[in-house]
Amino acid sequence: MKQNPKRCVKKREHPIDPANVLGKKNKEREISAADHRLLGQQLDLFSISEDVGVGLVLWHPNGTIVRNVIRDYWEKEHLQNGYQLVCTPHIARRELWKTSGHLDYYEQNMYVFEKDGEGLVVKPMNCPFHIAIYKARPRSYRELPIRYAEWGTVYRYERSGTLQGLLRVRGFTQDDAHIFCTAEQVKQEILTLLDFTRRIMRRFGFEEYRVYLSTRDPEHPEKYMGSNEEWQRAQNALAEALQEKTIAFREVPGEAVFYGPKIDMNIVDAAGREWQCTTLQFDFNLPKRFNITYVGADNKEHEVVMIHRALLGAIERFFAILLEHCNGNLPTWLAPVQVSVIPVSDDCLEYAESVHRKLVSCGIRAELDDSTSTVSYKIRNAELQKIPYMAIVGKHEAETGRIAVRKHGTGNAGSMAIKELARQIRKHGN
RNA sequence: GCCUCGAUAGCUCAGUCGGUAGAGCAACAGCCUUGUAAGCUGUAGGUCGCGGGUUCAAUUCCCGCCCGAGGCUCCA
Repeated sequence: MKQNPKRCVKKREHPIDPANVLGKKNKEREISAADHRLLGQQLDLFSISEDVGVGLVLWHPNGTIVRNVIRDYWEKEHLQNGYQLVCTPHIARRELWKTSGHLDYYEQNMYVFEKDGEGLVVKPMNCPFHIAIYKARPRSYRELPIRYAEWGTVYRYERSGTLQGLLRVRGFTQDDAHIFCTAEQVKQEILTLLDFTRRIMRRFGFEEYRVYLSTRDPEHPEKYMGSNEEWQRAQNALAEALQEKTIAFREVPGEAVFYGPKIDMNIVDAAGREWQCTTLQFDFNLPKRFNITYVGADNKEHEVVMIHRALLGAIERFFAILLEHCNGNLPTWLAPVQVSVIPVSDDCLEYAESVHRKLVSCGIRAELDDSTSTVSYKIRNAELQKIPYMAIVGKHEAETGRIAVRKHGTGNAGSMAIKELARQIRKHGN
């Protein structure tokens, strides 16, 4: 996607208050009909139970469908774009986090426990695991860049007052990946990532961004690992990549992570609110701390550079943003139920069942409403559940072998063949 | 974690000037056989968030805690 000149204009119309940067915006949000917490309850997508624990999300069957559809799409894209999928444990030895430096910076926010006299940590990050996989054998420059991707579930202790629905939780899943490459490859990787991110986000209906380059706070270098030169070089690499893509961005000193500078691509939702999801983080520190290297063409060991990146960010949070963005009217490819088959009366139940079976065999997520209620009542339920399509079948349809289609929100869409509806749904992406 | 406000049925809420509670919807059971956003009747459902205090008596008043909402701070 080329940088849209209009976007630059728009950017000027919304001067950025640095105090708003890290999602600190959206302050005046109040419970509205489009609040994801309300939608989550009405559409039976997820819940948070006091018995289970605060900030821990229970994904209901409907929510799990959406989540898995997102994950399947995400995995397909990653496999097609040079990533390898990995799977890592939920806990690890305390020592690992000592090495990574996370313990020093974030111990109060980590779930730490002990077993057999050994300290263990519930993972707050996936990076040390991906590093360990990299480290499992010697690496040649020929195999770089190596890109490991994982839907990694992590746990971070967040203070109770900061929790908010799905937007801020204690257990969440990152669409995480770590790219191991040479210093020379970093810029190209960032360039590729900028395009990749925008393609994925467009699939979910997010087109507009505000981009930030988070750099070190020059007045407090002690808050960061690494030398001045390394930081300067890393920051320059990120800035150059952005400039090369002619993406307008704002530099935000003091917002960098302790191990390196980063690019945040904040999406703008339907209500014009800005959300931090995508983050591309440069890291020359962790590779050093874990002593990971590659063997170069010169047969010597070289330091490897790492890029941490999450595109959707935390799935829980992204799901909430997406839900509010579309006001619960999930696009058909994401809808937990795509078609509700509604028989007019018991006489048509048999035909309704065959319609349902056919849709399911076409790969459509269809449900059959065989309750004894009236047609109006079933339609009302399907509308309230925001199901994209309804297939109303009565005597007339049974005779002609067709279905009367009704579209959510727009009403009667006329008679069509079953296959035609299936085709229409698949066209919008399944 | 801090400040303010709140918590009554699965959901949305009413109510009790202190005498252990109601509605609508949902659920369940019948009836109805339905043609594009609520058909009819009935049944069941509550330790009034948890613990303590005051009182003859607490869902109601007081205190603590838990949870929620908004804000502050924070978010690898």
